[in-house]
Amino acid sequence: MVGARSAARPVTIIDIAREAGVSKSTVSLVLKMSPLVKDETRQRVTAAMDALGYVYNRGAASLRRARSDIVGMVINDLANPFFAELAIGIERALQNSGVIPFIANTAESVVRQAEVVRSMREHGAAGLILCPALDTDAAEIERLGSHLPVVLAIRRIIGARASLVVSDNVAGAARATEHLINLGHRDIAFLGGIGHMVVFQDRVAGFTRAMNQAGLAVQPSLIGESMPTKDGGFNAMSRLLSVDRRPTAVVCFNDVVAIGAMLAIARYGLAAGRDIAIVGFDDTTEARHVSPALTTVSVDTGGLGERAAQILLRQINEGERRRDTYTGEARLVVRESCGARLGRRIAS
Amino acid sequence: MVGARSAARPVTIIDIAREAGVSKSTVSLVLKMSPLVKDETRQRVTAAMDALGYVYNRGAASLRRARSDIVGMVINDLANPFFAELAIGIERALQNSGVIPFIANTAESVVRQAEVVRSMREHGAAGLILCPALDTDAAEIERLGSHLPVVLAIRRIIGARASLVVSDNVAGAARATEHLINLGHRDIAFLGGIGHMVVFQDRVAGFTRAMNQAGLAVQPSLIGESMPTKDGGFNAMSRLLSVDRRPTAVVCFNDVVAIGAMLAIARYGLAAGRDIAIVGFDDTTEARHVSPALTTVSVDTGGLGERAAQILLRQINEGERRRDTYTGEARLVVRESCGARLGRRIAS
DNA sequence: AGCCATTTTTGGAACGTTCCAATAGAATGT
DNA sequence: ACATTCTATTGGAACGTTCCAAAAATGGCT
Repeated sequence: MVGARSAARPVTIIDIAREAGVSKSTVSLVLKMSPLVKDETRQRVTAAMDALGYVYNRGAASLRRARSDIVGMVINDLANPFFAELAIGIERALQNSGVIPFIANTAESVVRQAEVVRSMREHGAAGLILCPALDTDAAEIERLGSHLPVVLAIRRIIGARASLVVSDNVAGAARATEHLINLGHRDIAFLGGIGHMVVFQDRVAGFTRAMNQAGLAVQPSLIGESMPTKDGGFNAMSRLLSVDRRPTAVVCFNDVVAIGAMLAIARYGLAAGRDIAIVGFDDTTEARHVSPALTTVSVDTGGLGERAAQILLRQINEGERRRDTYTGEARLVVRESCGARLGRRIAS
Repeated sequence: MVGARSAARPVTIIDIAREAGVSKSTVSLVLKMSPLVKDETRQRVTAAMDALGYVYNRGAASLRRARSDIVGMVINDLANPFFAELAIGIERALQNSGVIPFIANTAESVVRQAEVVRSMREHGAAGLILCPALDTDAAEIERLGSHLPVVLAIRRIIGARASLVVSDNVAGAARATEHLINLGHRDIAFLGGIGHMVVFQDRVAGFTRAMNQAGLAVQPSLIGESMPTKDGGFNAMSRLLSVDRRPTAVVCFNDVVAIGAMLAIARYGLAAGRDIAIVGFDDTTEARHVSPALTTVSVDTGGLGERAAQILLRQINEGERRRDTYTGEARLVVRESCGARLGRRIAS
């Protein structure tokens, strides 16, 4: 009696019809809440459903209706808390929309990405939210977009015409840089990220803009690329510290790079926020918990995810062909790592 | 020409058959890599597929075959990095199994949990990995398990017969406690978690066992419940500090509680690891980054996820009715927050 | 009672695949 | 030339639903 799992032919709409003494069409109408069926009939039908333990077969339904209620969520690096928060935001926004998300982690592999995208199409996904892996080909996105609604999130892809949800990287980086300049810093470095990432280019552009507006030059030696990971930040910062005239402040590509950099600073016997100012980017939950607490640029990660989900849903439901772009505001969150809270100037 | 999305009837197996000059049955055989078809035919068919841009309809296939390649992943709190890591482990293990996971976050709501489980059944999920929400009813799990394979992860549910993947909470807590005892502590508290959580009970049991084995009594006043969150840890620790004879060491329910507790300690003008020893549980990535670095019990979170996925797959593929239980080892990771690294004894 | 309008119900075809039993074609042995 | 064994291929039914056009039931009005 425990686990009648294997045997039992599943209960179908036809079984319900027989039990309730109506036709399968009527049952179908009840299922879709049609106002056409008489109340008494509806009750008989729902009673039969409970009695037999009916479970709706959405697969069969979407086969017939030629559209499904599945969407795909393709994330380049789920282990990164920033993208995890994004995924949660997406999931939350999808929650009451009658749509259910597939999830896949591509781990920055375009090969894997192609695989999962294919799999999602095979499963009939009605749309896709995609945080593209590094070096994703614009043409591929273009082609994908001609088959189903696609919303690109976080990472813009130059040349790909698709809806887009990103944070305002240029303004955010500029704001962070201005803050450091206002604190008196003149020798400011930009640390982390790799050159062909569009996000990197945008953030460097914001950094450069702020520096130039303050009449400060940006020496190429003060822009240090690295993998956008904690180790990357650690190594890049270590390099930076060994140079004779080291910067007094550092704008980091993102929070994990910043955290790596702070580790390097500590290892060097210095204190972030006292001897050298650090700001991050993204405001992941870690930024708050690290010590000293990280000054960073908040991009409302969850909100971006929700926005991406909304745009996707609209495109699915209204068959919109239009290309939406949402740029989330980037707000500076001042904590301790920039030294502002110490009330004293690091800058010499 | 951009986006022939709306119009185009999708390409089916029948279109391919016509194009390649064979029957749909033959195309189907090619699709399932049957050795029955002649090589030359196979090539003609695959060529036709490329030419027409065919995409396999798995929905239709699973309707006919009466089994699907979808599994559900139901997580009680995705915003908690511990469960996020678990989810990633599951995803990773599923990656090359030809199965694709739905994901849902229940946010500890049994109502929401019932909804998503239902939705997953409606989508024909072949199995479920479930991190049950608080207060999940054993009978419900039991019933669910009679319909499809279910693997419970992290949280045991008393009275529910289902496969289970958990960490060794009793041994882990005991090990952490023993470590503190060996450092000379005698007044040790257990902090955080709520009484009716099985995980809480197990960890308290381990704590108690270690204390008793060392001939130490466990005063009820030294077991402080709280929500298993950072705020919960903060508040509970604050209460504990205001008592006249405060403990010299604290075993925390998990890492986020421990981090909250450390915040409270700092707020009190004391230093974790110097004035009071703290150990956490779970070894989330945050534990490493917090300062002082958190001594904690590592449970190989990703590994637990992978194990859960493996067990589920086996049950799906081999139709196993058997109830597997995997208990992951709990290893103590000594960092700084317990004071051991300072080489000096806190205990009076 | 008969007619019309309205409300409710219905049978069959269709969605894209797989399965099965049956067939056709090729190769072998006599 | 014919039966026999393989090897390849095939048409039709089936999976559980929705859609459509049409039929049946109901109610109101003469």
